[in-house]
Amino acid sequence: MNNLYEKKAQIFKALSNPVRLEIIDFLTDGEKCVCEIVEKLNYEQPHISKSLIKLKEAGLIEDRKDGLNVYYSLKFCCMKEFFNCLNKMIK
Amino acid sequence: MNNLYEKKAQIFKALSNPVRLEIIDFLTDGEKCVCEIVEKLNYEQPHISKSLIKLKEAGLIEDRKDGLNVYYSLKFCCMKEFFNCLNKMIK
DNA sequence: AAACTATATGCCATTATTGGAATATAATAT
DNA sequence: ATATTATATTCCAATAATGGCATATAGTTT
Repeated sequence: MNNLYEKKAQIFKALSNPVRLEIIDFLTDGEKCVCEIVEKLNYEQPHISKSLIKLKEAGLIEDRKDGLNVYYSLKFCCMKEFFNCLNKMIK
Repeated sequence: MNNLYEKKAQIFKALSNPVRLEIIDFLTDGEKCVCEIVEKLNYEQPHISKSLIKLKEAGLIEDRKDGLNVYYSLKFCCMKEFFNCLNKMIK
C-alpha cells in the first residue's frame, strides 16, 4: 500500500471524530490552552489531551508551552477552504 | 446522524482508509465500474464493494446501474481543491 | 522543601473497523 | 430454465478507537 495514501488516511482519521472536529473549530478562533478547550467542550481533561495529541501527530495542530500551560493552534491556513468544501458536501 | 460534527466526522471516517482514498483517486479520472476498480486495486471484490458503499453512504460518490455493471463516480467537483489542501498538509 | 495547578499517560471495558472467505442476488445470455 | 457474470451481503477473527477513571509528570508558588 502506497505510503502517501496511508499518510492521508491518518490525517482523515484524526478528523474523523466529532470531539476533535469541535476542537479544530474552536482553534480557528486562534490558539487556545488545554484548559480553555476543556472548559469549552464538555469532556474530561484526559480525553481532550488525547484528542489534541492525535491531531498533533497527524500534523494538523502544533503546541507551544508557556509555564504550566500548553497552547495549541492550527498549523495550516488552507484548512479554511478545506472545510468550506466539506460544508458544500454536507448540504 | 444528529449533529453537524458527527456528519462531518462520518465523511472524514469514510476517507480515513488508504484503500478508499485510492478508489477516490482512481475516480477523479472519471466514472468506473466495480470490476475496473477491483482490477486496478489489489483487493478482493467484496472488500471493494464494501468500500464503495461506505463512500456512498458518506455522500462522496454516487452510483449508476447499467446492465450487470454498477458505475461509481465522484459527487463533488470541489474535491479537487479539498485534496490540494491535503497535499499541502503532508509536505 | 511541600502544596498546587495544568497537562499527559496508563488501564480498561465497550464498541467499531478491517479485510478475507463463502454465499446471495440480480441482470444477461444461451 | 439454466448458466454465467457483476456486484452485494453475511459471517468471522483480529485489531483499533472511544472515553471514563486513576495516576503520573512537570512547572509554579509558598
